[in-house]
Amino acid sequence: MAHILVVDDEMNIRKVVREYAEFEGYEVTEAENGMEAVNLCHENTYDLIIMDVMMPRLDGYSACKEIHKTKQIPVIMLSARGEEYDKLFGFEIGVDDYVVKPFSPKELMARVKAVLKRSKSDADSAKPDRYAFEGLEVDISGREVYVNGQKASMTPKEYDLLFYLVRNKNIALSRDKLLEEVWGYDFFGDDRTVDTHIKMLRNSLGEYRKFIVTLRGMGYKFEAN
Amino acid sequence: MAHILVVDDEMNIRKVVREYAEFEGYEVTEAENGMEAVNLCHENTYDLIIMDVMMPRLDGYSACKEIHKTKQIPVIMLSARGEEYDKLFGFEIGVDDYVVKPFSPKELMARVKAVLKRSKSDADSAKPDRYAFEGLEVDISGREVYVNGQKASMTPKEYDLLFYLVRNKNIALSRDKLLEEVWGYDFFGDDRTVDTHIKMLRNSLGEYRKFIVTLRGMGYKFEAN
DNA sequence: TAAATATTTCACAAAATGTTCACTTTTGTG
DNA sequence: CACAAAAGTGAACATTTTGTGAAATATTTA
Repeated sequence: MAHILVVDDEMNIRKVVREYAEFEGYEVTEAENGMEAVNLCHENTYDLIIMDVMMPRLDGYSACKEIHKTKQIPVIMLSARGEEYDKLFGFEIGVDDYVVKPFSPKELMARVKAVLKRSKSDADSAKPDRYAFEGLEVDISGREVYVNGQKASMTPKEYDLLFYLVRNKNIALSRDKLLEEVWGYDFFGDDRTVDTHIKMLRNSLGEYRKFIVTLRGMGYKFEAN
Repeated sequence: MAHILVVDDEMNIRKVVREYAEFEGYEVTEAENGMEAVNLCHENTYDLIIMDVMMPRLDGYSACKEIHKTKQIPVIMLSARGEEYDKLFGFEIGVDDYVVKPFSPKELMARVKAVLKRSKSDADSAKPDRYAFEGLEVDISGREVYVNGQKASMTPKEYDLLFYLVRNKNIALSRDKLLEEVWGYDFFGDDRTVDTHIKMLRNSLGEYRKFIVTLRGMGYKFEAN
């Protein structure tokens, strides 16, 4: 059954959620703050995260953003009444649903069920995590790239960009799309920034730069089987 | 922009929702009860339905079920506090989200935005994006065209023009329509520019130029199955 | 806090593409 | 068949786009 990560600084909340979730047959892991959640997510995989917005150390939004850089895990946010502005904001960060505190555990479980159902149907089209194109190996969750067997050292953006390109290989991607997906919806800079990173990425890939194709007037594409 | 159907027997609710939705740039249609909503949906297409649970004539759940028999339109339900059982039920009927009355219009709009975003990305992945006409293959998402198995290299405008023609195959398209859709509403040049690009596109397509038909006095058409 | 890394912006040249225009060819019509 | 209007075409010229090195900022690390 599904494995849920519950992140809240209040122990009572965690306890209530755990109780109901376990009753429904889910496996539960707890974390006390955003930082802890991020670390747990680096090492483990969860099917869903239920996370409070307000927490010490690292708040829910920032944690969500951070986690989504490497893993595509659905998130349900818990927030206190009156945080409406944050709400409007949150849906764009990749929060799948909201539940307002104080919440009814039954309602929360209904939403958990709904979100898991959605993400399951997404996951059916799940993508592999490791790719090899001739002498270029790309290990997404391990965040490593090998060029002819030798580990390539790249900057964070180069990794993110390459991984996004590879996950969407053979699909034409505009600069705007790349900015939105790799840099985030909140990047307001120049779209030529993409070009510069493509340049650096190409250098890092050496002979395998050939996989990154320029689509004039449009953007770029990772072209390979 | 998206077209929303608001279904509620209370005129005041409809009014408030309409006001906020129109402010956000959505087009709004109203219905007073489930029966009316079902009839409207048979004749028109909406991008989203916001519907009350409790209504005379035909309640929200039944209406939702009925509509989903023929169309896959996302639904946000409005319900009064304390209808938890119904909630649990609703997610299984195909309700995409719930908002409890009395609701904050801002919150409702945030959910509208989120639901539309989800349904849009569903729709995008469902759309066929690859076409084959005899020896002519057109891969829109990959931005590639093959003529007898060999990749054709074309200019950006040629791709855009071909993709638009193919997506609207068997439909007569005037030069003005093409200019507006392919060049953009802000192009103020000569109509005959289209001719030149059609010429180049035909050359790129080789023997499959035959699919691009001239409609004298009118424009062009991509004619194929 | 300084040093080291990363990221973003910028400017410029080279290359590719887009637009217009004049001329030719085709088509429809009386 | 002659005519006029519409469409096809090649080439000149204008514009846009991209790759790139380097400078300016920002961020992370020691």
